[in-house]
Amino acid sequence: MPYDPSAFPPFAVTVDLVVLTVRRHALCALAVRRGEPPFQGRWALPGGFVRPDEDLAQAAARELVEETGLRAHDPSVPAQDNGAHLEQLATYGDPKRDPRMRVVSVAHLALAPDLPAPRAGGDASNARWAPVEELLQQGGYGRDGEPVAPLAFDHHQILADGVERARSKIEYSSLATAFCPSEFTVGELRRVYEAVWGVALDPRNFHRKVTGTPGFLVPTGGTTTRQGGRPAQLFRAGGATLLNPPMLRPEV
Amino acid sequence: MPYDPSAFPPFAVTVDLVVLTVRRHALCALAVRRGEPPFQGRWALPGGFVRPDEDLAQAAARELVEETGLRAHDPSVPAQDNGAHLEQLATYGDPKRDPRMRVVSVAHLALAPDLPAPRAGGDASNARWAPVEELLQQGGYGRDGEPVAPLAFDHHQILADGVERARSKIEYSSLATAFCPSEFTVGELRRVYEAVWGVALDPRNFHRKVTGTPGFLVPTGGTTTRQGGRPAQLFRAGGATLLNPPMLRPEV
DNA sequence: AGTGTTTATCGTCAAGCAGACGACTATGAT
DNA sequence: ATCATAGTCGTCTGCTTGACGATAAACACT
Repeated sequence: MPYDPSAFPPFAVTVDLVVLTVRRHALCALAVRRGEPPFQGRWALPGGFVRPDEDLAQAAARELVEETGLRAHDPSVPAQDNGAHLEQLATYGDPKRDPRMRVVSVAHLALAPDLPAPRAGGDASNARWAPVEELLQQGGYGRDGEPVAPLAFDHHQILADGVERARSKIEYSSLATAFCPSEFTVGELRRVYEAVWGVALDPRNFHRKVTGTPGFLVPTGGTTTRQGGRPAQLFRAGGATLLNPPMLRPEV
Repeated sequence: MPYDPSAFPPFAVTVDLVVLTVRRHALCALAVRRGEPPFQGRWALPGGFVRPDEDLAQAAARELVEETGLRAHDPSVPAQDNGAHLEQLATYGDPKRDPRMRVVSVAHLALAPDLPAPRAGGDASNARWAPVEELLQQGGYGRDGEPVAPLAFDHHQILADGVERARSKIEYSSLATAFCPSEFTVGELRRVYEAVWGVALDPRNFHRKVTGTPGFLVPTGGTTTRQGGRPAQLFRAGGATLLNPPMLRPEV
């Protein structure tokens, strides 16, 4: 199979983003409304073309800023705060996934705390945080009784893959702290796990597990009562990124 | 940012393969010698362009057949035998990763039992199974004392990522059976773990673990003495793909 | 001030699993 | 017959988990 550099088939390459956050006890994803065909008016994941001089991670970080204002967390500066976690998810390249042309999309997964208001090129009505449960029930009905159209392109699959990645990765890593502000309580972290997994966890056992894992949480000394009840210690994420033994996701 | 279908930047899209097997107690990867510039004469991972009408997984499966003769295991036919396990690994798109043009490579990971002789378009001298330890020690010297040139392009990184994926995934899945023939003994499976992780495992505890996990191994009834010593029961992989609790990779 | 509610945190106990390791078994090689 | 090799079954100890009781410290009422 001789190599002919002038005869390679041309592709368009895009990045799509699964941006997840936890709001009001539910795992939510960022969705944007499409302004042009195909799938005009339908909800989709944010994304765009990779530029000619850009790395894939750079393109994902740029799209993240454009769509949310969130800066991506730079792994080379571990001590820093509120950047979003950003990692490559998977690549989707079915020849028919875009009806216009051959597009290969490198999907990325971003995890962010619940601070930012969505913005899509400044137009808030075309971007929203939607519970993933709602986005993933294709052809069903939303909480308002209105029928829910499925996401554009193959974004249903991409979102499902991103959610599954997040659900499994918080088991064995400190990734759940990416959903929290820079200082947080054990209870707030527990509510992240509960929202992402959709289960209830025992507060006492959870507390024992996370405070007993060396390097996972470091106390800041402060306390807060922002959740009500007895004041809780504030922590920030420790250096440990791998959780061993892992946090066990309950069965059933 | 208006959409202009005629103005997307063109990319070449390739698939590269990290094909792993276990030979003579060592984790080995398939390497092919490059016949043309750039990196002419250097070792590289097998790969090639994605065709215009081809899915990414199809392209990877086709390259796997072309380079090794191995058919990819079809997940829709779980009862079958000796196809190789094939999964997408990650995508690499640094603008400078190929000096000729902008190439985005979707790397795939394949795991195969130690049966096939390598072939690279029929030319065996241009393909070999090399211990990953040897391929990954850049700028060092091989077992024969000859200096080892690093792999072409960014294939060092791709191989390292693939090896790490395999090492972590056998912890919590039945993936290690992909390195075994369709019928195998507990000891053979243990030697796979030992080769992939580069550690020694206690045969008694390993035996207890794998035979005690429901659905992981199913006995075929037969026995073999091909490893010497007392005859060992033969098993085949059970339906369980997730190992819970996981097999623990020893520290240090 | 007292009472209830909420959340946080500490302890206890039993079951299960992992690591270390002894003992025995069944084959082939010498 | 003896040895070496590999496989298989048990035992013991320590750690982790899951279930859950009990206490602590705030706030919201009355």
